[in-house]
Amino acid sequence: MPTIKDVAREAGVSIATVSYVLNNKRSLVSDDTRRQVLETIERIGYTPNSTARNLKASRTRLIGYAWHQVPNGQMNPVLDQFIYYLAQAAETHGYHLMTFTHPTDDPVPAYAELIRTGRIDSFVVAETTRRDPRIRFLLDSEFPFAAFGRSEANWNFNWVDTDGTEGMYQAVEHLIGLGHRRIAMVAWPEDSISGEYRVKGYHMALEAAGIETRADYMIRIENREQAGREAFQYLWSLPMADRPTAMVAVTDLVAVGMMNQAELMGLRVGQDVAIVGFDDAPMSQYLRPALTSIRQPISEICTALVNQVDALRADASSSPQHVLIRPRLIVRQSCGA
Amino acid sequence: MPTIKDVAREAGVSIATVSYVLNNKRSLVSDDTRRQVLETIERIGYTPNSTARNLKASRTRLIGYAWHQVPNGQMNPVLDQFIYYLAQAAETHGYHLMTFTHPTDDPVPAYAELIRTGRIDSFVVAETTRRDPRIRFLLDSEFPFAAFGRSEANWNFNWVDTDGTEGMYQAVEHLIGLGHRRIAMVAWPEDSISGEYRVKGYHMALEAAGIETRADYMIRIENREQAGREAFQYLWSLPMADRPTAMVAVTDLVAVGMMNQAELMGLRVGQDVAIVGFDDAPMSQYLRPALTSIRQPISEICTALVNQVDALRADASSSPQHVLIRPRLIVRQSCGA
DNA sequence: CTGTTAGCGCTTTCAC
DNA sequence: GTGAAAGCGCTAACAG
Repeated sequence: MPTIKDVAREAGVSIATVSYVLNNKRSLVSDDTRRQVLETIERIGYTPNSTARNLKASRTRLIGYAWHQVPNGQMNPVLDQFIYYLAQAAETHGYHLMTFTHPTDDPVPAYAELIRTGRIDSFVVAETTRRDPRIRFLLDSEFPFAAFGRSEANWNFNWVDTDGTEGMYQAVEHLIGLGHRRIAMVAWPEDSISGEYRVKGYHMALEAAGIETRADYMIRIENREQAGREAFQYLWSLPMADRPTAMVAVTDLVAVGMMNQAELMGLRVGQDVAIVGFDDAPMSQYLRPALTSIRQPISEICTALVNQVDALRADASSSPQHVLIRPRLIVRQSCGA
Repeated sequence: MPTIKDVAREAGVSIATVSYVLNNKRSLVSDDTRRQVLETIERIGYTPNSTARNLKASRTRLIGYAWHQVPNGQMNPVLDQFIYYLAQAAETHGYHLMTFTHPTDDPVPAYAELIRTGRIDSFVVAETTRRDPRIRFLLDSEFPFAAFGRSEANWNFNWVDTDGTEGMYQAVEHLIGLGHRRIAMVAWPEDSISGEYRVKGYHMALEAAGIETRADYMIRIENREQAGREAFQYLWSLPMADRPTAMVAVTDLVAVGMMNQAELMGLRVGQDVAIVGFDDAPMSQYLRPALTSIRQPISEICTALVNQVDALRADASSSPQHVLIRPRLIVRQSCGA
């Protein structure tokens, strides 16, 4: 690989001059010299070495993103797309994405190591939790990062999130528009942040329509297909007059479990009961019936996240931004019309 | 962040000495000094800056992996897992994964850029094609890389691949064991490398059982759910006596289309007709009926790939290795028993 | 054994 | 306008 020295020698100028034209210090170089250097660069196929630049600038133009394995049998369709769009968004800002892994139960050391070795400029963290130890650590370290998802309300950091409340509101509103009045929700345990925003949307939509919420219509389960089956079974076991005619699930995986159970019980989803999922997994469109779901605007989220970490570089003290992005209801056959 | 100078000053030694203990040049440092330095390092929380090390060593310890978007409506469950395991395998060898993107139709510039800027040490390429332009380019550039998948037989490069022939052989053998004799295959167009290895396994299993292959049992389609539906419809339209009792699909997505069509036509998959997929997408286990499929050993593949690129660093002229890894048939209800 | 020193490839004062 | 030179943080001859 040619270096700046080669260019300087070939062009008959100093390396400083080459550097000036490289960095577009127009006022420092005469047009003649400039053309000369540019021509040489072109001719010998020179590109500045990024490691050297990075060393000089004490930055790496690398954004770190950690992955941990999805628990067996579960899945996270959103994150699969997320990483692609994040890489793409990073590139439009001159960054690259560096992925790394860590044990599920002890993420912090991996982050700490990357910071100490100066391997990356900033982090993006996803799947945030309450009192998220990664966020706590990064805040304490005063290291630049942005989160896909919220955490403690009084922790002051950059985040971008899907408006789960709005998404679930849309879903329930749609079901109400279809004539449903007895609408149940199968949610996650209350310790999930994003889960609770979805629950809130469910409540708000019912309230807006003047429908009373019922405690027995709120089922709390883990994010597993089997749990979805059990939830459906329970809901369908209610006395005929109380039985929900529609159900919203906190996730497509749970919705699939519910659909499977309905089918097992001889019911026709979309006719005998309406079911709506959340996340719009790639497979959901191919289910029988195709699953109505809420699609998160992943691409926009990633763009916003990269904007945030990039802004942090420019001004580390810039006050944290919070961006909420509207998801979109994708109507398919599982909720009838 | 503390630097090597800080350590040297604190410990009262030269930076060379610190460097020696850092790099475990045991014979060069007395045990006393060594302990002294180690203690200081620990105390002030020093970790060598990786950019500086990289500049010195002209390497980055970064493995590049490119992603392009999956065409609308399709999916690639294997690659979703692939990237996770690749990141993990890279880390066990002291590397990190850097992901980048490029236009589907013109991948080479992105690779070229990364090479010229010295951003990464090696590449891993996936979804290889015949006369793959990326592989051709990397070969011409003599840049270290390893491929997940094969390409032209006479191109000499490191690759690791799932033994698709073996996988499909297992599937068909299993169906034959179940008593099926009329077994059709829904495959990709012949220009797909991995598709053809799967086709080969299909033929071999039939031959081993003394079953004649029939041209009308080999359907060639694109990797879309809708195409799977049409393939099924065609196969089921054969005269009763010729109608296949079992079908293997080149992919879970295609198998899903076939299952959906069967269901639409009032058939019970697993009883009226057996269907087997390939890739074991996360969702396949939750289909009704659950889809029998062939699971690729992604974790092993990634380990092998990182071994290969790592070996290339140690000895750039080492002769390319070819590793074929056995997949595993996951039997579920879609093929009956 | 330990320290001095010369770079790795680049950016950026500071002189001229 | 241009160039000499210092230095980012580290490694590895080379001297001592």
